[in-house]
Amino acid sequence: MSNFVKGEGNLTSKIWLIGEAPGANEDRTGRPFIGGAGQVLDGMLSEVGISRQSCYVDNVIQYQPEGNNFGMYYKDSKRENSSEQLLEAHQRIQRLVMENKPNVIVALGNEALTALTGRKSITKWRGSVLNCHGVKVIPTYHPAMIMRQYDFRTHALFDLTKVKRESLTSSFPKIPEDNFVIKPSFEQILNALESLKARDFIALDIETAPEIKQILSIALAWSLSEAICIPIFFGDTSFWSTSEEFAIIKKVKELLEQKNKKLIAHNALYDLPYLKYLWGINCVDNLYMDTMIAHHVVYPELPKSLAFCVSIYTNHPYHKDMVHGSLEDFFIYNCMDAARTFECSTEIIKELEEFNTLDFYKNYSHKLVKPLMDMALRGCKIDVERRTKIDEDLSKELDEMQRRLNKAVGYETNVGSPKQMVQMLYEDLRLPPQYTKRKDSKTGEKKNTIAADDDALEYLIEHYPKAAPVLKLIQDIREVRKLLSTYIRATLDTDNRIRCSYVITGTETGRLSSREGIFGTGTNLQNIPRGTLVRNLFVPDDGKMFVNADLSQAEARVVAHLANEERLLHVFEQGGDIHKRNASLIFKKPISNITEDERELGKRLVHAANYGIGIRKFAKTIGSNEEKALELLNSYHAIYPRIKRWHEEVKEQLRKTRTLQTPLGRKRMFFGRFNDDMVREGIAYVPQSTVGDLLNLGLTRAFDNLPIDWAFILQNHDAVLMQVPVETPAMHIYKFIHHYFEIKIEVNHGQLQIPVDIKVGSRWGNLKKLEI
DNA sequence: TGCAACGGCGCC
DNA sequence: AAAGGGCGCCGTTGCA
Repeated sequence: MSNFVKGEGNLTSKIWLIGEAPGANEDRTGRPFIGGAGQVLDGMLSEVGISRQSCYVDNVIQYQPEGNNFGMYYKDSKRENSSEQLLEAHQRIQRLVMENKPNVIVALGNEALTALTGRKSITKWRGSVLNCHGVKVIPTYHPAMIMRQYDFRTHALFDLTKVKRESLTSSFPKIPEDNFVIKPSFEQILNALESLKARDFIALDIETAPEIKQILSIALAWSLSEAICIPIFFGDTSFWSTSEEFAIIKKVKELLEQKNKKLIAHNALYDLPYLKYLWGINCVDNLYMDTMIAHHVVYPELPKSLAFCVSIYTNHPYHKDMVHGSLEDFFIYNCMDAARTFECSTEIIKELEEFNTLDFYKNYSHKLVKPLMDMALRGCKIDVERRTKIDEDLSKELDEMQRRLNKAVGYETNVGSPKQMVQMLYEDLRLPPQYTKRKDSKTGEKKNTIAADDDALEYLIEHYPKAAPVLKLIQDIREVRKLLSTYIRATLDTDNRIRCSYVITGTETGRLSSREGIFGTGTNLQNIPRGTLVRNLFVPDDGKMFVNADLSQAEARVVAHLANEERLLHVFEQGGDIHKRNASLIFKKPISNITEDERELGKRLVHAANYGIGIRKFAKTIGSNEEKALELLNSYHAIYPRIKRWHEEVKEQLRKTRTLQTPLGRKRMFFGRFNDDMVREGIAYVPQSTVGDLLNLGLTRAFDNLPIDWAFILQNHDAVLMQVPVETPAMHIYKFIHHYFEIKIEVNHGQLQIPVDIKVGSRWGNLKKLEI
C-alpha cells in the first residue's frame, strides 16, 4: 500500500505545478516532486526565476501507482479509456482549480494536460496557453521525460518563461481575433489581390499535393491576423474554369513579383520553387524573410517547424490539428500558417537583433535561397543508358555473389539483415562477438552494442583468416547492394535529370544538408560515392563542361588559424604536398624519404588530432596498436602544441557561456549537458561552420555575377560543381573562381585565405586539373 | 499495409 | 575507461 502524497505549498499561490503521480521518493517522503524529476524541475524553475516556494505543487493522482505503472488507471493498454478512479482524480484537480483560481497552472506531462484540459499529446500542446475553468493552463514536458530526452529541457524553459510572464495576471494574453477570408468568389479574389498591391509586407504559404505536382491553395497574410486563402485544386479538379485559374495565377504573379514587395515565408525553398515551376512566378528577389532560416540562425539546435516557432514566439495555441478537419478548416489552417508566419517574423527579427546575428542572417543565410532554388530546379543530367547498363551488370554480379554466399554457409542468408548476420557470425561461425558504441536514439547516451558492420568484418578478416573468404563476400555484396539501391536506382525526373533539395536549416553547424527534392523525386546529392562508377553518370548539359571548385584542406587550415598554430600555418604557407610535409615533421625525416604509407598516416593523424579522436579509434583507423597510436598523437601535439591549447580555449568558452561564435559571425548556443561530448562538438563546430559559410558566401556572390550559360549544379560542403560552355577559356574560369571563392577573412589577427583547386571535365567522376 | 526504430553506410 | 563532428537513405524488423 502506497502513501498519500498531498499537495505542497499554498493554494493561494499564483503558480500551480501539476504532475502525474508520485514516484518512489515521493512515496517514501510524502512530498511531491522531490526525487530526480523534482531536482530537474527545481533546476528549471530557478533558471527562469520562479521560486518553488511561491508555487503550489501537486499531482493528478496522489498515490504511487502499483509497480509505478500509471497504465493501471486506464481500461485499455493504449490509454484511451480512463478508469473511474482517474476520472475522479481529474474532477478533484479541476474542483481545486475552480475553488482557488491561480493565475496560471503548469501541466507537467500528458496526464496533467488531460486532467486539466481534456486534450492529449504533450508534444503538440506544450507552450500553448489553454483554459481550465477560466484559469490559464500552460502544458510542458514532465521533468521525468526531460531526464530521458534532455533536448526537451530547452523547450520546457521557453514554456516556463511564458509561465512566469503569465503568472503576473489572471487574464488571458491578448490575441487579435483572426480575420480570415475563406471560400472567396472569383471577383473577391481578384479584388483582394489588387488591394494587396498597396501592402508592403505579405506572408505566404501554399498547400500542395507533391504526388500530383499541384498547388491546392495559397494563403496570403498582410498582418498578423488578416489573411485570405485562395483555393485552387481539390480532389482531382480545379475550383475554377481554365480561364479563371489563369486570371488568378496572373494576378498572384503580378502581386508577388511587384517591385519592392516584401515577402515572408516559412521555408521558402519549398513554396517558391512550387510557385516558379507550376505557375511561372519568380518572386525570390522579393523574399524579405524566411522565418525558418532566421529562427535557425538564432537557435540552430531547436526544432524548426512553424508549430514550434508559434509556440515560442507567439501566444497562439497549437493550430496544426486543423489539417485533419473539413475543407473549411483546411482553408483556415492555410490562412493561419500565413498569419502566424507574419507574426513570427517580427518576433524573430527582435531575437536576431538581441543575439547580434541579424547581419549574419541577411548577408549569409538569407542570400542562399536564390542560388539553391536555382540548383534544386535545374538538377543534373544523367547518362541513363550507362546507368541502365551498370544496373544490369551489377544485378547479375550480385545474384552470383549471393549464390556463392548461400553455398558457402549452407543456407539462404541476407547480408542486409543485422539480425541474420549476428546469428551467422557469432553463433553459426562461432566468431567472437564484436561491439560498437552507439548513441541511444532516446536518451542520447552511448552504449556498447553487438555489431556486424564493416569494422567488425575487417577485424574478423584480419584475425580469423579461415573465415575471411565468406566475410569478404559479405562486404562485397553489401557494397553492391548499397550502390544499386541508393545510387544507381535513385529516382530520376521524367527529363532524365536528378534533383535534390538543399536545406539551409539542415544542420546545427550551419552546413547545408541535401535530400530528396520537393516533388518527391531525386535524393541526397551530397553523399554520392567518390569513385568513377556513379559519378560518371552525372554529365553536363549539351555544349557544357563541368568545373569543380574545391576549398583545399579547408578545415585543417581553419583549425591552424583558430589555434594560431604558427608551425602548422607555416606548413600550409609553404604549399606543396601538405601531408608529406606533416609526415616529415612527425617522423623526423626529410620530405624526400617519406613513404606513401607515412604520408597517409600523417593525413589521418592531422584529422584525428585536430578533432580530439580517441586512441583506440585512431589505432583502428590506422590499423595499428594503441601504443603506437598514442605515440603518434603525442608527437603530433609536441610538434603543434597550440592545437591542444585551442581545444582548452573552446572548452573554457563553452563552460563560461555555452556559446561559440565563428569568425564569420555565426553563433550557436549549446543546450546539451556540459561534458566531453559537448566539447568535441564545439571543437568541430567552428571550423566546420566556417568552411561551409565561406564556400556558401562564394556561391551567393558568384551566383549574382554568373556569366550567361554558366550554372551551379551541386554543393558538397567544401566544393561546388558548375557547368560552363565548353569553349570557355581556361583563364576566364580560373579568374572567376579565384575571384569569388578565394575569400580573405580575419581570424585571430591573421589572414585566412583558403586556396581553391579547380578541375574540369565532361563527367563528374573524371575531372582533370584546370590547365592554364 | 503502413509506420517507426534500428543498423548500416555513403559523403564532407 | 573511452571518446571526432555533421548529415540522409536503404532494407529489415516488429508492431499496430
